[in-house]
Amino acid sequence: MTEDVYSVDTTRTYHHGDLRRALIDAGLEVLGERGADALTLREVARRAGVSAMAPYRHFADKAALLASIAERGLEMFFAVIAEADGATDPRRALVQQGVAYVEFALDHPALFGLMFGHKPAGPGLPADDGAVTPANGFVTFRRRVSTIVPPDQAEQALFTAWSFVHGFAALALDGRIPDPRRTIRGAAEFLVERMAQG
Amino acid sequence: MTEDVYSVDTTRTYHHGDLRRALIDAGLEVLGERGADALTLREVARRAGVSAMAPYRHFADKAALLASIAERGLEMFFAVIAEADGATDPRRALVQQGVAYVEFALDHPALFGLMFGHKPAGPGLPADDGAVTPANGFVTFRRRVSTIVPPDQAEQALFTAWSFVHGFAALALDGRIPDPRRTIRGAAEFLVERMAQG
DNA sequence: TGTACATCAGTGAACGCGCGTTCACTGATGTAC
DNA sequence: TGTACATCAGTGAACGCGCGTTCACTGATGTAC
Repeated sequence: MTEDVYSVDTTRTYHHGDLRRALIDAGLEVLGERGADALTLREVARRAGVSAMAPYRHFADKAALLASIAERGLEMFFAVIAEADGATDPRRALVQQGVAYVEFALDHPALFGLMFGHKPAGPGLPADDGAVTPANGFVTFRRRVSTIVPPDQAEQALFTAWSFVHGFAALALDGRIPDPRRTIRGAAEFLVERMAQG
Repeated sequence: MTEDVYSVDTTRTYHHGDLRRALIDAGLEVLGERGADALTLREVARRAGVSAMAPYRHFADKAALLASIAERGLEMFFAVIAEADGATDPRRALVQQGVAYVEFALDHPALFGLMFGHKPAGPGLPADDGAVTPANGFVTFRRRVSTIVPPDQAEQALFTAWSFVHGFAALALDGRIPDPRRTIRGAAEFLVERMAQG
């Protein structure tokens, strides 16, 4: 409760302290409030209360900043999905994860778009190198899917379930699915039941 | 084979003849060759061999041109999917449509993105007003789905199948699905069989 | 504990760029008489 | 068939904009002695 404790956060010194993190936070804010088009280097710097050039101390260029924002988004995303895996019944747990997936997309449309935006690279295969990517961050999801189908169908079922939930999210964001927050659960149950008894 | 026949196409008169169509064609070209970022009014005009201002005779603004390009894309898309519905066996016909869906996306990634890009409006419900939209252009798809499930599951199955195929396409475009052109058929069969016997 | 100095993290002005769009125009076309 | 004139479909120069990024700089910090 001493002044020193607060001074770190409130007193604006010449040196920011943790500008890198502040810029990523600002980026998430912009994305949430004004969408992808508004996500410019200058706007992010403005939000962080810093000159337009300051970000270059922490990011090589705009692309690097975007990549870091996407990475943070993925961490949040995985956390939300893992947290949704509460039920003991595997089918129910899987449905919950699917619902969480779609809800995250609807809650953070621009961020979701950035996370899954077209990567220039894209070698195709989901990486297994420990990097934070949608593909290998899905440990919980993958595990649950493999418990409801025979082992030889695990991969097939994984891509089917992932495609379904991702497509539902994408179509919902486009306004092509009626009342998606209400219908996602039923749709997920529909699919999970059929996959499980196949 | 007379010169007159050709003069319509080759002789550049002051008045273009069908600039509106030519601009949309040029837009599709740009999208195919250089992607969404390169799709500017000026570039499209350049391709059509016309001044930067000429498009304004045919489109109110850039957004109107993009909308027309998207519309043409949807027409192509529906045609391709309807054409894929050749098999007599309903399940097989449905699988073929799914394959065509994903192949179209992979063949025209930027156009696919434009077609399904976030609409500012998006009332949610698939329109039934005869307008060309993904939702109601899917007559063939919708019909096939409803033949393989009980009537009371038709809507549920439609959104499930559509979400799956759309998500597979989106993930494939992001490079998150290994060898999607080869694996889409198996994945579609996997889903269709399970939906049909549910 | 004090001081010199290298390094780090920021500033602020300026740039070049391509864009969408405006403006006033001009050449070509079609139609009424 | 000829002509006057309104209308249509294009031109070309210019604008303002916000962007990403460069440049040379300066204030703050940390460390060796």
